[in-house]
Amino acid sequence: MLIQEQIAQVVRRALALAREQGLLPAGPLPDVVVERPPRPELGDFATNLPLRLARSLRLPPLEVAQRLASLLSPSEAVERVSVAPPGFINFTLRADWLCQQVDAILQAGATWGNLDIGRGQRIQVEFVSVNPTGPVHVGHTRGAVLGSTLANVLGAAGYQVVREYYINDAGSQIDAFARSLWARYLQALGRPASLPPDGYQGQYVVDMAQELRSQFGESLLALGEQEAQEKVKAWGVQRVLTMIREDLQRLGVEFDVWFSERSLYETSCYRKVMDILRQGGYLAEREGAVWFVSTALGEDKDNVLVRSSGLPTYFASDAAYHYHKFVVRGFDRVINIWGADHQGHVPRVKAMVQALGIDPQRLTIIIAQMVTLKRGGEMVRASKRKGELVTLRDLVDEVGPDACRYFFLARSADAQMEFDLDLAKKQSQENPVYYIQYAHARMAGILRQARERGVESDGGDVRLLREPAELALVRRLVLLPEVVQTVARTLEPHHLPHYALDLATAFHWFYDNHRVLTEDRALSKARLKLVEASRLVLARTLALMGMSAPERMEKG
RNA sequence: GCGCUUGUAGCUCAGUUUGGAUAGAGCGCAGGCCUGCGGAGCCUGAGGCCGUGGGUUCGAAUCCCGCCAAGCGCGCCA
Repeated sequence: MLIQEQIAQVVRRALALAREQGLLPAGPLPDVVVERPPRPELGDFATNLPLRLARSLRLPPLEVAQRLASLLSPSEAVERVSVAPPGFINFTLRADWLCQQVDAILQAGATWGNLDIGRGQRIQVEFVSVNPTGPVHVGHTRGAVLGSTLANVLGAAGYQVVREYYINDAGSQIDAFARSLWARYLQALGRPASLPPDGYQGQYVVDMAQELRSQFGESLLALGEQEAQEKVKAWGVQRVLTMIREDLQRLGVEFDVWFSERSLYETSCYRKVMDILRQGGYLAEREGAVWFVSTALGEDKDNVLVRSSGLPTYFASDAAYHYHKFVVRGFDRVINIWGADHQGHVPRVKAMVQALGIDPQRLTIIIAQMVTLKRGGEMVRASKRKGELVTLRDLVDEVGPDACRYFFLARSADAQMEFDLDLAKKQSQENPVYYIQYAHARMAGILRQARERGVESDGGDVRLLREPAELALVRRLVLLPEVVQTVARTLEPHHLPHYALDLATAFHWFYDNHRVLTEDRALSKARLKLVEASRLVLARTLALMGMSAPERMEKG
């Protein structure tokens, strides 16, 4: 249990006791919120419970605080309980307790920060899911970083996580792509052909057609047109998926499951879902199409599931897919990460899930807002039409995977962001990525030195850590589980980079004020423990963000 | 027009879920710290009508309503 939860319990008990003893009148029990005071002098934790109680008890908040505080005594962890206007109770942690956390961290090792708030629940994070018709571009990259980080953190928080990529291999976009590839293939063979009007204009299609030619020569021409196009389609999808998989790997993004949309039709899933909807009275036929009557669930308008041509829409696939997630595979919770351009789709899918008899609360859809690129102080304009979007590969080639991940993570998903390529590339103090990684390299450097000098932390007495800079660092280390909890609850990973920056700051400050390896053998051992623990925690934080923790920095 | 998201220091952003203490951080700027584990570091300082106008409240960056500005969406595309 996190320390602030222990404090919250103690406060709850004190309130109950105060009421028993007639110190405070009976009344409702509000949520006890334990937070951090705005300034460190005030202590490590605070509760505003007296302020919240004051009105219903008809007592001045400060009076409530004093009466409650009189029942709160120092403990193993808490050194001081104090009351502050207008009605806060503040708690200061004991230095001994803090120091002992260093040993606790060393013992926990790479599991420090793990929690069990997921209680083994099965959770699926579906992200990226770019159509297999072209490369992953910057907008998708944000979702990739977000999703993979969220999956890491949820795993640390005690969920069983499945990372999934949904392959849209059934829709009309795939057909348009296949026709484009076919046209480029013909052109590669010197035959007259032109790109269809809805075709894909990117250079990568031309390149792939060249590959197709060197692999198959003219042999595809011998097949019937139908057969040849099917073959080209299947080949093209696989080729694009391979490219996407490789690109994502360079960013440190991997998936457990690559789920095919087509499979929903090959199995009976799609049929089953349509039956459920029909039985629930959610289907209507109008104008030759089959509609999902989402207006019955408070939606603005109904949505087409099966076109008048008889072909199902992507929305029908989505219905079957979500049924598969929740019912066939039985995930307790599902998180979808989509781009801002899918915003309008959210209420529809929520309504659909509800219509399928699934509690929509179990589905969370995170919308990642748009990304624009800036270089040399100017926006990088991209034309989708001409296939001139900046791709994930371009971005990673230019700024590297760590900077790429950090910058995407640092901004909350809700807000549009500007990705400053020049800043991300800069190897200087302007770039927080280097500030943080440099802290890790410094830690590693000290540990290296210690090994060379034969100094070991074994038997080090952490109670020797008493300096403000030492304790400030410990306070940061102890914070990681709380950060994991926050991210797992809010699904907002942008807290991680901020924490990493704070941790690095605390370490740099400690480093600047105190030397670790000195003639004082006992103190050296104690500080070495602190450095070991710091390295462990920073490395874990970076790992959760999918970033590397360098042992040394290249001199720039 | 309607819906979703955003607007906080010169710049990039936290803080808004659960209303509470003097609104925070990084960069940039001004000044200071280099004989020791890597100075890609450390310290000090200046810098804010929290988009705007109302409202609720003992108390609002945070909740409610209006307005302004930016992005995205509102197809038998995905």
